[in-house]
Amino acid sequence: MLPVKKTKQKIIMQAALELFAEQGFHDAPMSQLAEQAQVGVGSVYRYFKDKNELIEKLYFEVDEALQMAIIKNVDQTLSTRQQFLQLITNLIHFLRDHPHEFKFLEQYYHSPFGIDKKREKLLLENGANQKNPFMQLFFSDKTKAVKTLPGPVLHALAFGPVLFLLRDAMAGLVELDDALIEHMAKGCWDAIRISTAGPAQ
Amino acid sequence: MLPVKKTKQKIIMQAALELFAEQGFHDAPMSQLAEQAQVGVGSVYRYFKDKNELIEKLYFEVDEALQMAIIKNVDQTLSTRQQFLQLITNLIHFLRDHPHEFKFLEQYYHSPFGIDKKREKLLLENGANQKNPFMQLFFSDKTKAVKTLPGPVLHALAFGPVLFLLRDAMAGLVELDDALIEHMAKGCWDAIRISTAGPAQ
Amino acid sequence: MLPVKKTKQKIIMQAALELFAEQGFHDAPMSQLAEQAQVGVGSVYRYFKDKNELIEKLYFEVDEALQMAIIKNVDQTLSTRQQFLQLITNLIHFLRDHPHEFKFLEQYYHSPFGIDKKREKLLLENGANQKNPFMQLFFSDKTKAVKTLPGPVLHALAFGPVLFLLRDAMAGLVELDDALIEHMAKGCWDAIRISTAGPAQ
Amino acid sequence: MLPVKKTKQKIIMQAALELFAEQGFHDAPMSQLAEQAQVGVGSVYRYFKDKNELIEKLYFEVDEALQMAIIKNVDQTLSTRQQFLQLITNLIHFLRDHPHEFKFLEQYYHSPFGIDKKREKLLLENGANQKNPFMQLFFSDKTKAVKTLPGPVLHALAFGPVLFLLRDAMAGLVELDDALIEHMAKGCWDAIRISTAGPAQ
DNA sequence: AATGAATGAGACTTCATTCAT
DNA sequence: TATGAATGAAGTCTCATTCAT
Repeated sequence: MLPVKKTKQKIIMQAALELFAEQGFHDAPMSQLAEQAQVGVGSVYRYFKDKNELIEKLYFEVDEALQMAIIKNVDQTLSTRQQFLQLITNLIHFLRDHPHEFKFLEQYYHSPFGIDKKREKLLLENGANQKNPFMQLFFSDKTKAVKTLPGPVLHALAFGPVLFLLRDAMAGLVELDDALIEHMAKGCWDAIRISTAGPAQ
Repeated sequence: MLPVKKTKQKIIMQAALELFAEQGFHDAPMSQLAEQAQVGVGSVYRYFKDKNELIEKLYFEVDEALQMAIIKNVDQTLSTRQQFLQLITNLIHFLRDHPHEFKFLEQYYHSPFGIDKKREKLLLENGANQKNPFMQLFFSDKTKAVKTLPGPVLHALAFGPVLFLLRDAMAGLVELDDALIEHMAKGCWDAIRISTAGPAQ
Repeated sequence: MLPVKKTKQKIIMQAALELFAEQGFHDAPMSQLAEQAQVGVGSVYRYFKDKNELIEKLYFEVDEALQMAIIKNVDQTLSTRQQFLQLITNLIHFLRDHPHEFKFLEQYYHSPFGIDKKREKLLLENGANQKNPFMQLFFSDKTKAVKTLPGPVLHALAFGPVLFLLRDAMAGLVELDDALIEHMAKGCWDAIRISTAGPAQ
Repeated sequence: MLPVKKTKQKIIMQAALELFAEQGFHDAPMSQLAEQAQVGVGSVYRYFKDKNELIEKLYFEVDEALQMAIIKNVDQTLSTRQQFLQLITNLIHFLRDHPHEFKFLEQYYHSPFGIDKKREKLLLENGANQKNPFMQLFFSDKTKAVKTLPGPVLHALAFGPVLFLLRDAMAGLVELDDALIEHMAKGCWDAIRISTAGPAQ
């Protein structure tokens, strides 16, 4: 019985993810959502207090999946650079291969929800027990390979380009093949690593 | 007479900019917009066919202002690096000092409008007469200081971090002082410039 | 269960019929319609896509009822004249006794809808399997009692006076008693029948 | 000065006639009316208290023109039949050649205005000084060629078919050539004249 | 627990009318 | 006198949410 309920909730969340990604929060009526989930409208409200809660729970789940994907196969014995490249590559792979999740997150972070959630997360990340694997990596970088900059700046330099490029990829403007992904990852690394000596310009 | 009319349209656009930035397109009813502009609802429709047209015209204006701001004080006799740093700094300054414009643009690019507009712009940017000053700089870089990568990738590496950081700044998570801005600019440059020889790590 | 649903749609259509007849399409707001039907505004839109569809479906239903009423008790073994008189009498009776239907139809045929619908019907009527009982009668008139004239002309001579008089009756300008109805029917017949010899003038 | 004003008023009425005929009262905004008349919106309100008054005055004018046209060239020394045929023919000619006037009148008579106006006219027509030329003819018919029926019935038999056929003609369903017009006129006469003896069927 | 018909607040938009210039 | 920018009441329609079955 329990697994059945969970299943139904999952079905709704899956339908919501797709619909929100494709049409946006505002253009995805609960009725259509229910229809897509093959469920009565009322049933949605049995599992989620209202539309907002559905979005929040969806965010929580998607974010969790993303976090898991990012740290996959990261060998902590490798160099900071190697680990970073792996993290970025994981990130790109996951979002490229999960466009619904990507679009959902993009929307989420640009909605009123997003602001609060972001502040919440950032505060956590500035504390000791960071959840963000990138921040963990930066803070544990004993080799001093990474620039000494405020967390948000490093975060921006590492994440920003990826999200930006993915948007173009989703719009069909770029083909995200392995070569390109490698270039991106290395570019991001260049942005945060301490430059070697030599003609800086 | 003429300036009066222009003023009224401008008043509406200004109110719209603020309201859209603060509440989002969907949560900014035309009635509230009119109220904020101290204007009758019907008057908005004298100047704009509908809500969409208002948004489009607003985008056009904001984008224009942004473009102007980016290229301000860029000395084309300077090195590619110097020019790049100036462009990035201009970009950050403008958006930091014009949060409404920033939030509006962010929203716009994540709306159905945005997709089309983005594709449109990108296509232009791949053509000969580029409008994007960054792309112009990259393409005219005779000193070979910049990596040879597809336009969208360079674009992402240069722009992405900035937008990402600005979001945090808007949320009050970082203070964007001059030092930080300089770090960001240099980080972006590091991401796209050709690395000097030496230990890659 | 089924009859309950049907009932509700019927209730709305009935309210619409009355309201449209009394106030006209344009002066019958959906809100008032809902109120008269003792139904929420939104409910109307569950059964009808929009106001137009409501009007169209209403037309379909009313027209059907009218067609049924016209051919009632018409004995096809009787003379063309007898059948014609019966048809006309039926027509007058039905419209006199259903003023809402009459006013609705009048309006409908004078609206943008009406034009199309009329052309549509006329085209059908010119074809083989006529739906209009009057046209059927004229075409099957083997006794050559009816003038040889284009369909629309016969139609006009038969129908026109009836509608015209009914308008006066609705406005309270005439009392449509049986004697009057008989006179009308005979008058219409005189208009279309082949005159007997004699001093034509 | 006076003629100038009158001219401008006439211009407005002409534009109104065309617009109302083509788009209907409800779909003819005052702004568009002013535009078509090449006049400021405010100017319309100088000559007409409001939209209703404009419609009323227009009706008055159009009706007057129609009355004039109907009685044109009617020789009172001719037989009742001849006069009748002339009246009907005049009526058809005028309305066929003035589609705007026809459509305007049709609309007018089916609007809330129409009801009142009609009652008003009918009352007059039942009185001594009849304005309707058809009624005058019927009442002055000393030859007893016309059936003895209530005014409205005769009216309906004479007018009804004409209006009905004209609607079809306007919709492009019939070509109103002279032969057809003659048939119509004779048909109408047959409807109201006292039938000659002979096998009534 | 599941359903979906019913609801009505609220969004967008139109347009008759006014009034300052 | 003529104008047309400005207004806001009112109309159509959507959709999140409820609740009886």
